[in-house]
Amino acid sequence: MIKAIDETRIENTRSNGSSNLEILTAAAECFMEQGFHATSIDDVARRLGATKGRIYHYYSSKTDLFFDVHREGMARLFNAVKPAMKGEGDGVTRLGRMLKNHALAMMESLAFETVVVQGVHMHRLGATTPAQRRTLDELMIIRDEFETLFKIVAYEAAEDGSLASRDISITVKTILGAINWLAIWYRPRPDETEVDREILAAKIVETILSGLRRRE
Amino acid sequence: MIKAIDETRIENTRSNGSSNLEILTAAAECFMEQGFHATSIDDVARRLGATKGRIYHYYSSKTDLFFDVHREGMARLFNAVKPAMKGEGDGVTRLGRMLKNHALAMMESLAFETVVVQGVHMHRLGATTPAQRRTLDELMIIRDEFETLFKIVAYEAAEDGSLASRDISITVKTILGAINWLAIWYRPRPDETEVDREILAAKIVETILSGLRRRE
DNA sequence: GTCTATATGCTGATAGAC
DNA sequence: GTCTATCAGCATATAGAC
Repeated sequence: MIKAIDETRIENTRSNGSSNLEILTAAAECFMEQGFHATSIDDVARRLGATKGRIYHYYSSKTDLFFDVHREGMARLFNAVKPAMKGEGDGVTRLGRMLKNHALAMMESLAFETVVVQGVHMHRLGATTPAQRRTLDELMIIRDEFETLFKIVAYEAAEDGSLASRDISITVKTILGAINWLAIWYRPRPDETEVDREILAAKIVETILSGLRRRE
Repeated sequence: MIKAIDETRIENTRSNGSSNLEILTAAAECFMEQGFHATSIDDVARRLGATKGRIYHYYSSKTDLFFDVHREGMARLFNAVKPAMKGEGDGVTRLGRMLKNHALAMMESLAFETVVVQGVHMHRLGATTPAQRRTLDELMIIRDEFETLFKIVAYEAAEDGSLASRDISITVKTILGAINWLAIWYRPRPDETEVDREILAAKIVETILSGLRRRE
């Protein structure tokens, strides 16, 4: 089921045959720095060293461009987290791997994932046309599927006895919040390495898995 | 020090002698539902059952209005969290009380606190005039002071041995993220009571303090 | 496939009546 | 203190040249 959705994404993202990753990346960076509404198409074009004619050739509206950035961001999260669901360890151990990969993806694709966070926020907003509203609903379904990945493993963790909590839904929302908040405060340092990010991700996951209170 | 900042806020918020809580609340709700840029002054006026003449009589720009909503939101967080710093219990116990009050304030003043989250996000954005940039910087200092409240108690918890983690800064950012994420997903149900919110807050705090992994 | 030029509409902000 | 009327600027989107 998840796989089917993932394939749908790729279809949508690349419906014209070319990926336009250059445009998507420039747009993601603008949206990250200024937000959706404050970003003009001219801003994105300027970042590309082009004019808006190029952008409107591929995307029929700014909203559609935003949605495609969102789709790409979700795709990267799925690609990071899904492989960590299976494998060795009890449920909580696997949850920890998923969270770590989620955190690393947030850092490595910060611009795209910041847009995803904005998109979730935008959910309640009045998306203009019915077609756009439909697309936004579809993106939120994908978002829910992502949350479901964590719920599935959390249920497995509850069954194998490794999970302390009983309220899976609230627990998952809480821990995803801790990770997603990276989009607000994390900014890479100039000299930052992959190892630095691994250490940061490990610390965050350790805090989530073990809690604040020291165990005797 | 914190107290001084709090008083500064009250001065700024009520510099004209009247509190204008009606305008602030209407603005907060619009900003929550549509975001800062997508909200027009006419939207806020419409929600008030008035026209924008009324708003511009008190606020010289939309940005100033946003900042005052942000200030009010921060003030409510301080008022909720500061009393919980002192009192009985070890450091982690007091941290738990602070987090619970924080979560309750998020739910009870959802519109204002959603604006605070937006403001933090907006920090990197290009605020237009130098005066506005100065105000935004000032708001971020208040935000940092808020985070510092948690760091102070976290240090105390490290010293009394109740805190497991050693990296205070990352730990605090992680747990505040878990709480702040409420602004994204929490929406009150029609029949919701104070008790419901207490239960939700308690569950979230329990997850943060004890962690996911069951203790033997 | 990308550019220039332009139409069109919206919104922040102001001026002045009441 | 609030309203009506209005201006000025900006940003989305389109049309058509190259």
